Amino acid sequence: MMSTKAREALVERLLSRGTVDVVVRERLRERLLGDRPLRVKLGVDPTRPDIHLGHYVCFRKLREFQALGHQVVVIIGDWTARIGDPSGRSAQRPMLTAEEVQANAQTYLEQFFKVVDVSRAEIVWQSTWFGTFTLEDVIRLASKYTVAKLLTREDFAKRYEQGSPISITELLYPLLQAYDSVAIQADVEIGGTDQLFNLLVGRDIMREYGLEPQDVLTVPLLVGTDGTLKMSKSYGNYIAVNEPPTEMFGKIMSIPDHVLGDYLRLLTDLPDDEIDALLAGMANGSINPRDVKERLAVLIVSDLHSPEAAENAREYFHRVHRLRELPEEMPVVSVPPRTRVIELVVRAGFARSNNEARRLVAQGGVRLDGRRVEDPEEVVEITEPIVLQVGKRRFARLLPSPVPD
RNA sequence: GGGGGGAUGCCCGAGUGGCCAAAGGGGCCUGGCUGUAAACCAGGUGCGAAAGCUGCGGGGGUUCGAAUCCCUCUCCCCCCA
Repeated sequence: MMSTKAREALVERLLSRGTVDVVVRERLRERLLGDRPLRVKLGVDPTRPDIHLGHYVCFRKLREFQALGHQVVVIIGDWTARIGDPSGRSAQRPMLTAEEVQANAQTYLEQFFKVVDVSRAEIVWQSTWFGTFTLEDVIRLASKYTVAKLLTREDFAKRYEQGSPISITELLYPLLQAYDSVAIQADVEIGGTDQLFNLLVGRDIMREYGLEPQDVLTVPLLVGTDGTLKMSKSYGNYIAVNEPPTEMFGKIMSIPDHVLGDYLRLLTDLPDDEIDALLAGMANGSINPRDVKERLAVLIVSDLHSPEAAENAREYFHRVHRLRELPEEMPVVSVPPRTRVIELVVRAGFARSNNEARRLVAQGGVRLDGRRVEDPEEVVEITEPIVLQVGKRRFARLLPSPVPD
């Protein structure tokens, strides 16, 4: 058992580090310190199983709750997923089949439990209650809320003003999500800041159904690898949680320097004062941002893969990007003993068409055993293994194949 | 029920008969620089060995020639009721 003091420190950290809104702060603090394990809700959208570091922020927060002995309740939004998502704009999302939802949920959870402790988590499918929901139930739920209130949500308000479409299901979405809290009797719900409205609707609806309203905690949206927009699959600026260690490491190394502070605070457990020191050091030039990034990358890869994997990834990065040497391991491709360079590039999977391969050669991006290839039409005699390199970071070991084709 | 707007390359978005393989931006790729896959700078970015072919929602047509004009279909959006 940890001391009261240690416990208080953890609670303080949970409430302040990497959080945006905490409603109601004092009440949550008390309950966190209390004896009863809280039911901490996280709603999951099983339409997209692409989990990235943005989600990781949330997962880490849940882990903090668990460390204090609280219970995580994951809700698989299998019903709302099939109705459609409220983030609107992009054309109507195709309805998913039950099997697709099932499969997506599966992959989601696999990644989720890399971070969150399974033994203190409960997985609940939304269809448990919505599966038997009647029209009467829907109407009762809908009657508890008003259009005016829903329109206070910023994106709804904006779209309404602009005359952009808002479907009824979109308006229903926050209510359904709120009802989940009723169904599982949530004590706390967490989500990204963009979820604040929905989380608060949960409070109102719970009250309507005669329950104690849940407390709400939001975490910031992580900035993507472009350094500007929030991390998201659709912006293509994300680092996936299940990225192979080397890729993950490299992508973290490629984030712009100015987002390092956010990343350190939201994705690692480094103490605040240490982070401040690092940032100050970078600001006055005494610390190379690259070294900080490397430390960040090691920490994240260690947590999501393993310390060994992180160490290997670090070595790989050094070798390939700093020393410009060949990696220890690379894919092996067998090729006919006499082949044009462009074809080698295509066969190795580094170009999708001959034209693309030709361009790569023309731009000086193709090397054979370190020798830069000048002529795309060059025919290469391959009698023993030779290393093909494209750009700075793509390598393949070419072996002559016995059977010409 | 009535009226109007729109569909362009991975994405956003310009383009209203030839100079359009299609401006511009983003993304991505390559090179340079850098003890970073950062920042910055430069270039590239449909397919084909080539001739050339395919391409601007689908189909059909007009024309020497169409992303651009006409017909038709599909889909999306807005306004009024």
